[in-house]
Amino acid sequence: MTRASVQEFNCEKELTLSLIGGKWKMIILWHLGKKGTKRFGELKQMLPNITQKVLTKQLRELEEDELIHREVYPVVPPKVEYSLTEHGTGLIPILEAMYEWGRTYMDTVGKEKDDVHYSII
Amino acid sequence: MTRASVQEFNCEKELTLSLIGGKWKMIILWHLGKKGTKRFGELKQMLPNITQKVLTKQLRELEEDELIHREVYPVVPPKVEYSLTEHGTGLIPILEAMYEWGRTYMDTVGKEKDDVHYSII
DNA sequence: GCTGGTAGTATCCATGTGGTTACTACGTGA
DNA sequence: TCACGTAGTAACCACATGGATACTACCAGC
Repeated sequence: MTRASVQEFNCEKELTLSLIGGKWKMIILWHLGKKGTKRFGELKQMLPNITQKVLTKQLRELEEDELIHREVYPVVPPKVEYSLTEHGTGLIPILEAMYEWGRTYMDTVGKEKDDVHYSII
Repeated sequence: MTRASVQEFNCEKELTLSLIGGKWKMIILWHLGKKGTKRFGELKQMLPNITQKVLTKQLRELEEDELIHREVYPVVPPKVEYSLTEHGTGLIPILEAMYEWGRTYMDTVGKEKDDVHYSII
């Protein structure tokens, strides 16, 4: 059962949000979109503070929702590659728009309110 | 303190997500964007299953993040109107893109997997 | 037969978010 | 003087998500 299954939404955009809303999902999609196919270990290095369990879970959910493809090579030690599906690729423009909006927002709101500090790590 | 303040993000798009990620925030922004200024009670009617406390909280956070404007009229009984700010207005195209992507996604994934049922209420 | 390297599971725990229900303030009009 | 209507607060609770830590499988090569 997908997380999204048998769920109710007020609108289609909430379905979209539910698919990318996991803590690490947008960055994972972003990296796979910008840099292409990556192995599990490579993704883990790109997301320095993520634990294996959490990365595995995010990837499994993205796979179940058909946003990424998981390719397992039957070798030892294990080798697993992740890449975007067509659905996943279609999300990249939205992530780019969110990136641009966030930049503009930080540049204005972040500077006029001195008690607000956003940090990109 | 804004929820977003003193928070760390991997990327600007996570800041964006953090501002619209509340359970009801996208629909609130959507309604205000499509139908213009609304009173508290009108919004409550548009979001049938939301409680007053939660609606108040979502609105306060949107206001603190400068996505909506709150106009209080000093009358009895109280009258409070909500409308989009410029930042809020800038989000509407992103919400529209998410809506379109969600529609396409439902039409394909939702139909090929018969164990997945999305319902828009 | 021991170690190394990858991609995981298993168990347990902390936290935030949203939800439920009840209560408040205030002036108007009967 | 009492109820009405709007826009809230207050106190408390439930659950999903993510995090910390430890364990596993598998074969190659020494």
